[in-house]
Amino acid sequence: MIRLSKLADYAVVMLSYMAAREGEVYTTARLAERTAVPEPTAAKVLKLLARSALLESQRGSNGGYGLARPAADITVAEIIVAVDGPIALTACVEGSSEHCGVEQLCSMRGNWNRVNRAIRDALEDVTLADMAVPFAAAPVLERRPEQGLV
Amino acid sequence: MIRLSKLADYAVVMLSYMAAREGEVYTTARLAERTAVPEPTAAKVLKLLARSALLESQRGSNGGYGLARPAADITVAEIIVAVDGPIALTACVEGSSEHCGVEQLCSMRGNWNRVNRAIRDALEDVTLADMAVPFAAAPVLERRPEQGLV
DNA sequence: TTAAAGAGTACCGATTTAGTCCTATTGGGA
DNA sequence: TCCCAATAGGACTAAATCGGTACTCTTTAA
Repeated sequence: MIRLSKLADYAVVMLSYMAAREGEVYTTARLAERTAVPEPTAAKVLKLLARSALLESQRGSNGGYGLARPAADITVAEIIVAVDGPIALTACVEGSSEHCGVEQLCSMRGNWNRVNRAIRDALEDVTLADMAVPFAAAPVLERRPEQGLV
Repeated sequence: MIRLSKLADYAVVMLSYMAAREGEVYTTARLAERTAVPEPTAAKVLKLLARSALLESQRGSNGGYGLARPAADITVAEIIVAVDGPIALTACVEGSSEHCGVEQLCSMRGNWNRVNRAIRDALEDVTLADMAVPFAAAPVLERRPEQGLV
């Protein structure tokens, strides 16, 4: 019902992998191999994360990427924003000043902000540390595999 | 950061319009005109909503669509699911039985369920009646237009 | 019986997204 | 000081998705 981009998924997977041993530096090649993400794509994602200051990069030989902050301080919301960018929910909310012709509708659409906020809050409540927890150890949420919705 | 499809947006807009006078029957043409949604697309959306039992349809002349339930009983989550379908957040969660090669990652990805649930809960908390409230009358959430994120 | 309405389906076209490649820059070590 | 390993950045291509359109069938009231 709501789609998360693959790149964002990759980002979370790779960051979770890095969260296992904070402070360590990982090269793109190593991360790509361990997370089964195609290397060029992994490189792209890592660059985005570094640009958003979620990762610290070290160039040159023996270089690589490391978490810029403790995993518990990095939220899923941040990761998604870093990769997918701040995409608005509807055109009317996109900060564009143009009205959509039907004034009344424009104002109605403002109510999306309430939905936006609810979702953002939800995503900000989940940290990278939460995601890195092996599934078995995570609090049991009911397992309905066919569900998979958001 | 998370994109809602245009069709889902249209759906909410049209349903909100209909919520203004429950019990009334609206033709596709009229709804399309009043909500500034292209008519063929409006027809498509309305069919989807009818199929999901959010709308009741009346065929034949003098026919049209009407809300199947009170606006307060229809959640935004239902509307989005009706239009966009239950799209999974990641491939691993899609109910597919195939593993992604890296076992440990698969289990990690299970933690997405927590995120999924949080978002679904958020969307289920907002009803069509909430969305139909003119913006001015809605409880004031801070107005940061540049935000527009989800 | 006819016209007005929705139901269903199949199909394009355009946009977006994922993925690839190339070049520049940086830094460590021999 | 030179070379190699590694990231930075951007341009480009391919593919998947989504928005939109068209056509035919069914229903129903006048």
